[in-house]
Formats: sequence, C-alpha cells, structure tokens
Amino acid sequence: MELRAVSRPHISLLGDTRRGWGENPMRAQIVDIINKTLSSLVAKGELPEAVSEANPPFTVELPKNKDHGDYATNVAMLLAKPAKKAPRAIAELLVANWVDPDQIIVQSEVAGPGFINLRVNPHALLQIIHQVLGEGDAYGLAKESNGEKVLVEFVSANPTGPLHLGHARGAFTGDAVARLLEAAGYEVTREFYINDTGNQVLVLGRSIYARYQQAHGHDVELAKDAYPAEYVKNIATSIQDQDGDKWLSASEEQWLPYFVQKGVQTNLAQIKKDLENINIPFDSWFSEQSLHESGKVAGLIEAYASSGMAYRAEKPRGAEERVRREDSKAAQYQDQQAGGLFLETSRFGDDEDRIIQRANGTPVYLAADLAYHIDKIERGFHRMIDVFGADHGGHVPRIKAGIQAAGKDHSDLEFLLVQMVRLMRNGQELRFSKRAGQIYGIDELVDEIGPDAARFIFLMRSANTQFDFDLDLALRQSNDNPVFYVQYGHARTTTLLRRAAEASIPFDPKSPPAVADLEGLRLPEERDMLKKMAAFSDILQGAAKASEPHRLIYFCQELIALFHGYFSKYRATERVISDDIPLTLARLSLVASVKQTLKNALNILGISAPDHMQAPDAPSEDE
RNA sequence: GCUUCCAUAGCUCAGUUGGAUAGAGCACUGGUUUCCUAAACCAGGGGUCGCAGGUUCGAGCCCUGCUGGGAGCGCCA
Repeated sequence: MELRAVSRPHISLLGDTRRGWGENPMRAQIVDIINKTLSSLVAKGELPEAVSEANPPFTVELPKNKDHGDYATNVAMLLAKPAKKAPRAIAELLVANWVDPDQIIVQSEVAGPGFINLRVNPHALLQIIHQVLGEGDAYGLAKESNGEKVLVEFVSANPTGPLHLGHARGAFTGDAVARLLEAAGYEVTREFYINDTGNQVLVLGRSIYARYQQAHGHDVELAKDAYPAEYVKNIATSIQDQDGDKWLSASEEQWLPYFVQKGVQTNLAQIKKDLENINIPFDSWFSEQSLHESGKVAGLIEAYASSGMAYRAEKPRGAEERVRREDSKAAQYQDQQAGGLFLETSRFGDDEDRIIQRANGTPVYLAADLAYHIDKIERGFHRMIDVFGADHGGHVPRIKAGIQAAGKDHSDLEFLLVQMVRLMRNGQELRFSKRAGQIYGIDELVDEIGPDAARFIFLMRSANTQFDFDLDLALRQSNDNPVFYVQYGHARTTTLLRRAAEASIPFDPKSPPAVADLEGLRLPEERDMLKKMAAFSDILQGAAKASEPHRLIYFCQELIALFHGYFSKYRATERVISDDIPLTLARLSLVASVKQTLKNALNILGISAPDHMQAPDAPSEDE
C-alpha cells in the first residue's frame, strides 16, 4: 500500500528533496525513515488510515539542547489529532517500530510532550565529508535549475547623481538575494529601472545649465530645488569644454533636452561604475523613457479609460473625506489635479484614487510605473521581487491596485522593503544633506572599510529592521568586527591544510579516505561540525524562499564558531596534524570540508574567503 | 488621522515560518599560548520577549486592542 500523503511530507526546513535541489542528506534520510515507519504502522493497523491523509508539516531539526540527541522531530505531536491518539503514544509506536534497514538511527527516545529525539549512526554523518569534498564548489547549491524564473529589481536609483549611502543597503541586499536565488536553483534576472524621464531629470538638466552659465561667468542663482553638488559642475564644465558657449543664447526648449540627456548619461555611467566597483552586476537596464516611446504607457492609460477603471474629474473621489494633515502636500497640489484622469485604485485597497494623466494629456509617473510592472508580469516570471527603500513603501498598495485594475494578478510580485540605516561615527549620527551637496558615496564607504566588511555588515541584519551602521566598529580591524572573525576562520583552515602539505602528509581533498577510515572523528565537536555542514542546503533554501540573506551570515558565524572552538580546545591534546596518520587524514578531511562549506556560503553572499589574514599588529611585509 | 516596519540581556541584533530550560556578538569580570594563526578559545553575571486580552496540547512567533519609535501619506521618485 502506498501512503500518498506521507510520502510527500512538507518539511518546515524547506527544500523539497525530490527536485534535485541541494539537500540535507541526514535530514532526508530521517524523513524517509519516518515516512516508511508511519506507512508500515498504518498497514499493520496500529495507526488509523487518517494518518495517511494528514500530511503534517513535521520538522526534523537540530535540537538546541545537546541532551536531546542529534536530531529531533515533532511528527508525533502533529499526528495526534488525525490519529486520535496521545502524542507520546504515537511517538512510542514509532520508536518501537523503525523501518530503518540501513540502521541510520542508533538510539531514539520519546521526550517532553511527544518529541522524538534521535541519535544517528556516526557512519551516516561521516558521509557528509564525501558529499562536501566530492561536490566542492557546488556543495549545498542546487544541482539543477528548478525551472523558475525570477526577476530581482533593485537599486533603480535616479540618474540624478552618484550612488550614495542611502542606496547601499538596497544594492547589497538585492545583489545577495539574487545570488541566493541563483544558488537555490532559480533563473535570475537582475534589473535596474532607470527613471530617465520626468521632473527629477528636468531639475537635473536645469541645475547643469545653471552651472554652465556660471562657468561662463554669468551670475545666476541655483533654483531652490536644484542639485548643487560638485558632480553637477563637472558635467557643466565638460559641456563647456565640448561645446563652448553655444548654449548660452539658446532657448530652454533647445538646451533642456540636451542638458538632461548629458546629465542622465553621465550619472548613469557613474552609477554603473560604482556598482561594478562593488561587484554588483546587472543583466538588464530598463529605461522608463522606452515605455513612453513604445506607447505602452499611453496604451495602458487608454485601457484603463476604456474599461471604466479611470474617470476624469476635478479631484479624486473620496479624497475630501480623507483627513489630511494641515501641512499636507496633497492639499498644496490638489488644485493642479483638476481635470486629470483618475485611476480607481481605491477599489483595490488603496487609500484613494490616484491621478495617472494630467488634464493636458501627459501621463504621470505612476502610469509609467504601472506600465513597467505590467510589462514585467507579461515577461512571464514565476517570481518578481522589488527591492525598495522603506521610504517608497507607500507605493506598494498603489502598484498592486493598479495591476489589479488592469485585470492582472500581482500574487507573484513581492516587495522587499529595506529599512533605513543610520550611519554612526564617534557615537553620533552622520547626516548628509543632498541640498547642501554633501554626499557620502558608496565608493567612499568601500574605500574606508573595504568591500567585504561593507557587504557583511549590510547583510548581517534582516532587511526589515532598521539598524545603526557603526563606522568605527567596521573600521576597527579587531575582534569586535564580525567579518574578520569569519574570514580568519577560513584562513585558519587553509593554514592547517598548508601545514599538512609542508609536513608531507599525503592528503588530497579531492580523494578523501573511505568512510570507514574516517571513524576516528568521534569528538562531539567534530560531530557538531558535520551536522552543521549537513544543514547548509536547508539554510540556503530557506533563505532564498524568504529573501533573507542574513540567515546565511548567521550560518557562517555558527559554523566557524564551532571550528574555532574545536581548534582551540584541542590544540594541546587532539591536534589535527599528529603522528597518527589515519586520524590526521580524517581530521584534514573534516577541516577541508569546513573550509569548502564556508567558502561556498561566503561566495553566495559575495564575500571573499581569504587564505591569509594579515595580523593587525604585525609589521607590513610590503614595506 | 491613515498605511507600513519595528519593540527580545546594559548596547547592536538572531530566534530555522507554533515546539522542550529564549540565543549570539559587543561591553563587564576572571582565566587560556614552550603547542597546527590569541583577529582565537573557556568560564561567569545579566531577561516580566513593550503592555493587556484571545486562539491551543503548547505563543517571542498567530489574532484583537493599547503604548512607544522609524518611514510614508505630491503631478517628486
């Protein structure tokens, strides 16, 4: 009899083991044993048929408490209801009837309210080493594509200036999410949406023109909302060098498009350079302008109008009922909406209807944004992730509503809102005023603390919590600094392997000893590392599904903490490299596995795994 | 006022989608190197998980309300 339901368990640690994803070999084997045992118990009439249909999302996880064995499962508690039996009774049944031909489970006991604590055969754990070393750089990563296409849109900074610190968290987060998804088996496209039209770029063009006039000795003042910074002057002088004074006598209709284009081009080139410098590639640069030129924006507006989703009015319906703050900018701009075309986003959960086209027929940015998202949907991705700054969170309901109003489905569209970061130096917040032209660029940050530390610290925290970026801490090349801790651990593993080679120990990570010859690895710390490494693919899949790179950072820290502890504790007694050659080979295999797993995890995050660390107090060898 | 994110150790934050006695780093106190990298390790103190209800075998996690903080509430993007 085939137990359909329990042969397809939902595992809370995620990672469907049937689909060629990297899998946790230990967990997969235990899940299999549980399923087979349940199946046989139902067949023998010990458990009711209802158990087969329950399909409970049981867990097989590493218990926090070491007294609880190697692995623990809550399957008995989840089956209590369908089986109409006490959790502990079900657990007892399982424990007494394991269908375990390979003898993976060497000890099991019922604990607490009905947990089953398991101890597994050391042999089974040792196979992890062969898996890690055999798969090398591919260990933990998806073996093949899962066939799902994902679009990650991130940064999408206005081409009105270089990237600054406000963009950094979104940039690193978006890149890490993209890397995470790739490693988890998705086909990822990284896209940058360029707002190369609209008011902001006009302001930019006028700012450049004002600087251009000043460069020719004209005493003009910058507009209140102008961009004053140095890079604007540089663009102005480059136009001056190229074209001389030919634009001074031109009318605004003549010079504005040219200055806008020059500004956008220059800034975009700078943005691309900044992103390349921090190793963030894009597959696609999507121009807003192109949506206008292709008629997609106009077409969408037309579609809204003809489907009755948009109406022409003096003001949006329902807006007068809305309580506005006295200083509301909406109130300020309300009269400008008169005669515009309004989209009924309020029918789909938005606060009020939104204008999409002015009285004079020109579309507003929301229309382009909607055309862009609908274009995305039509490109046929399984998942679309927008990485937004928290200050753009207000867009989300409008975009969703607009998509629904167009008769499309937004359920595959996810918004990852990256919260604000406060940059701290000397215990005080650093504030940068764009108005005053102060900019702390991403390039400056990376110059100051290095690319790995910048990435690590931005990725260390869950994206939806605010945090303080402590520049002093990031700068300190000391043990306060978590990125060094992890990288130092990797360097330590490398050193061990190098020492072994220097001692002419015949170890080759590509052909580790047979499992039977790894049996010397009996220390509890050694088993802990094996279990942790086995969980890598589960962590990766969970992080990818949830778009949470910080889970991988924690994994790196936890794995290397086990290694550091192991190394220090036994350095005087159970050394990795000893006269016992078989044991040395076994331990080197373990060390090589830790190195490989850590390297793979860091690589997914875009952080380097150095083989050497320069001690901070040591004199530099280069001088 | 509305939307949204957040509130866990002195500080910065995790908490594996509802599991067992809530964890880590920093800071503090004490200890560890004739020995494979001390950028490391070990030990110790430190908690009403913002408050109050609810859901169930079980809640830091889910629901409701409240308090406090961030962000947003424009034809800007």
